[in-house]
Amino acid sequence: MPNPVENREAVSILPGMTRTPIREVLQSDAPEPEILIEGWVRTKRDSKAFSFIEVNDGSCLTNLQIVADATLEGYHDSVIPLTTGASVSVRGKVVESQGKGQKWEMQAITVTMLGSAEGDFPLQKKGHSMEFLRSIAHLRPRSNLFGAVFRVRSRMAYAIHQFFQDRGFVYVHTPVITASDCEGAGEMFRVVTMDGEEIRLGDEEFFGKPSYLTVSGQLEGETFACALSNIYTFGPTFRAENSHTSRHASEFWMIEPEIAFCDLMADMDLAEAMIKHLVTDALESCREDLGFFDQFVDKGLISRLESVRDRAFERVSYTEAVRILEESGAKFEFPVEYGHNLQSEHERYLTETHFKCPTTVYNYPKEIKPFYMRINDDEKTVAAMDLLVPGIGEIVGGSQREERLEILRANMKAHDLDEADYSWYVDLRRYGSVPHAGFGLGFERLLMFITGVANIRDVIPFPRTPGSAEF
RNA sequence: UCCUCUGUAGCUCAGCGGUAGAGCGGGUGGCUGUUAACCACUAGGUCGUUGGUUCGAACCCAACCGGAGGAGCCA
Repeated sequence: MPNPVENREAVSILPGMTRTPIREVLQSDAPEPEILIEGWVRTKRDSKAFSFIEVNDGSCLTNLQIVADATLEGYHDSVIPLTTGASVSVRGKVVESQGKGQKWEMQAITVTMLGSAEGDFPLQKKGHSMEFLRSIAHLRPRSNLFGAVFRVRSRMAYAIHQFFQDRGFVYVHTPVITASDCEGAGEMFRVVTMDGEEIRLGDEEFFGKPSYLTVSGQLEGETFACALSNIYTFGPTFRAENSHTSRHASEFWMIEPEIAFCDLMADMDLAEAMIKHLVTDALESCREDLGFFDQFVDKGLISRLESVRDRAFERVSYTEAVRILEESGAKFEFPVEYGHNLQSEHERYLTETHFKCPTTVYNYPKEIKPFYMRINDDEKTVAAMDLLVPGIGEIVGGSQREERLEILRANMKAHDLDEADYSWYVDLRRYGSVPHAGFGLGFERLLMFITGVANIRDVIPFPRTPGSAEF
């Protein structure tokens, strides 16, 4: 158990900083004579002789209860005006609590109000809708739910780097601005410069040709995999799709590993190992926050995550999946038909009803997949895979890439693509081509899966969706 | 882009053709250690916007704006 005083020393690497994070105060194993905590008031309860002030500094979910005697110097100036949302600096002793509900509390020696909160401070102790909290995206991280979500988001970003770095993957920063109008991954945002109110186009174009915000770093990632063997990207991605659902955002983060000397089976192995690693890490590192989600957001979350951690994932070919759906006897709004994409309801049936666990579907008909996916020996299907999880649907999409020059050229032609636009991509097949594979993981969808939060807008700090780019 | 639902106090909501309400939050006072504390008093509203129907509209109708859910597409 960390000792708060020792941890205070550790934090003091920053000049003049002597604040102890509340997370460490609450982990104390003995009373402490005097430390400093700082944070924001969540609620205050007054009685005649003293006040209870609940303070949160974002270091953990739980508040620290401060007991402030009415005899404290400056009580009327510093404690009485504290309302929910005000910021405080408190020096005091960490003592065992006389009340129920917490082991430790702080007996205040001095309380300083740093900033008051006006009476219309919108965050209260209860009863907010998610829609309202979205409208105050600048204040919602001060709520229990969003504090927890963004601590988990940070930890999962770390765990992703850890997973790949531990396996010798090289982190590649693929460009955000791209001039290749590629692969039909979705509608793109155009990047332009302005001359006053005039948009510069044609010969005036900044890059000499049309440019866009990236929809995927995959093609650039392949070039680096064909040099450094195992690489991954992790960065923002943009889609100008006019889609109004709880699972789509215009700006989101994507993780895209690309592995040389790799086939589809190993690609699926990697995707499943990554999901297991992230779930395992969340269960170990974010236990308190997950407990909050399990209680208030998605009952049964933790046991579901534990089963994802402990059970093998299912794996079926597209052909088998279609047969399972046809033989299920379940009623679907859209009929199951070989050669068509699986509908959301079909994916949900497979992962939630039939297998009841994460399920990877592979070898899709070539007609419904993009040009770069490797044609299988049956010449009907491509080496593609989608990892489906209960509650979310597709969380990972990947494939083995077509490494054979002539077949890639034929695929491009079949997809009405001009080879001249992809000369650098084709070059990878002309000079030392190797089998390689990769996948894309939507970071926000992963976070929805791990936190149980139902709307993508609530796992990204400042969501961008059609018609909405506030803050 | 299509379909459905929705907009009343700082927040959560009730009111559904006849004087705008409650709880929480704010303020004031009280209270023997509270835990979404409790008790009393109090301030707080262009009922999303515009137009229409009506003696009279928060309520009925239309358009527009905002929000949500689903579909398609995807991550």
